[in-house]
Amino acid sequence: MRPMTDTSLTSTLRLLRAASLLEERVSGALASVHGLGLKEAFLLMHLENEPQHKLTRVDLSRRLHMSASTVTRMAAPLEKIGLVAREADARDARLAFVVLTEAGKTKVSEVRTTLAAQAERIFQDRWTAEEVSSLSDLLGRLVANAHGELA
Amino acid sequence: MRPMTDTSLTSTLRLLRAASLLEERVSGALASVHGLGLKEAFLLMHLENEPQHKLTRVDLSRRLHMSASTVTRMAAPLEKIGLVAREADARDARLAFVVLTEAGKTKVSEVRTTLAAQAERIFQDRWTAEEVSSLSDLLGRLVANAHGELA
DNA sequence: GCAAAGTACTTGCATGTGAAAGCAGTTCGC
DNA sequence: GCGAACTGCTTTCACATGCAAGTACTTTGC
Repeated sequence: MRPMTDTSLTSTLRLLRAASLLEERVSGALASVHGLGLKEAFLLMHLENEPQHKLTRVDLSRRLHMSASTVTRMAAPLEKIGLVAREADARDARLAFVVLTEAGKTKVSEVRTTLAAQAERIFQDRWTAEEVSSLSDLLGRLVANAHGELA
Repeated sequence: MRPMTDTSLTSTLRLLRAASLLEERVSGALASVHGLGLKEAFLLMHLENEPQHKLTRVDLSRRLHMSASTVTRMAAPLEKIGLVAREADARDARLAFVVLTEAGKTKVSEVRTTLAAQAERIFQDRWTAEEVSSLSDLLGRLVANAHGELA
């Protein structure tokens, strides 16, 4: 039997490669259909997951695993096209919430449909439901320690 | 039972997230131990996989899934520190091979050890050999269509 | 209550990247 | 052979991103 180390390395390398492939496919579909990048879509989806559909920039940066400055700069165009709005906090004047607009809610729902369709296309050939489910479970264990995730 | 679409979407999102986590861990170890980025390491490993330990920049860009200009710029510092060298082709003056030096061969072997150790650390807790093997197989099917991969 | 420390956000700077253009050399069609 | 098309590489430009510094505000410690 192969040593566990070899299998671990192979899994890691394949995982990184698989992620590139999926990101390319999903990102392409998202850009052509909605004119959005994958990261912008994630930002909107995280907002949608909140009860009030809003988050501060710092909270967003933690959930999206990127710097606060990147969130500031990503939110600007989204605000420009009306998918999110800026909202101040009455108690703490430092906070500048990013809040999902009605147009944003509509958009995120469409985006989710596109994402789901692309995901299904990836697995539709040569995969049984059990295999996809098994992959999902195994990946779930890899990301188990992380919090505030979308899936 | 959940619809296949939901499971596919969950798998895709988890895969993307898992890749970020792994990349962060592996990349950090690589940088601190060897002063190399993950992409530089991949470049060296692809060279090592070739019979003559050399590739043209265009071939490298295809294997690394990045633009030719990025390969040109990535190779320069590696040449500076002596891990790779530039070699012309006698028959075709357009070709500028990137060839692994002896120092590069030593380095890539050390890098592989670090990568394997990190990969093992990721799975060592709460994973059986069968589970890792199963994950590896499933991921293998996802990347099956791609050619010239490291794993 | 006021200064010091901490927090949220923004901005300037440096770096990494892809697309497109430019250059040098090779192959193809005739 | 010779021009046109093609190929490999580099450079320029635009853009995305993290870090560090700057600004405004709040909380803490005394």
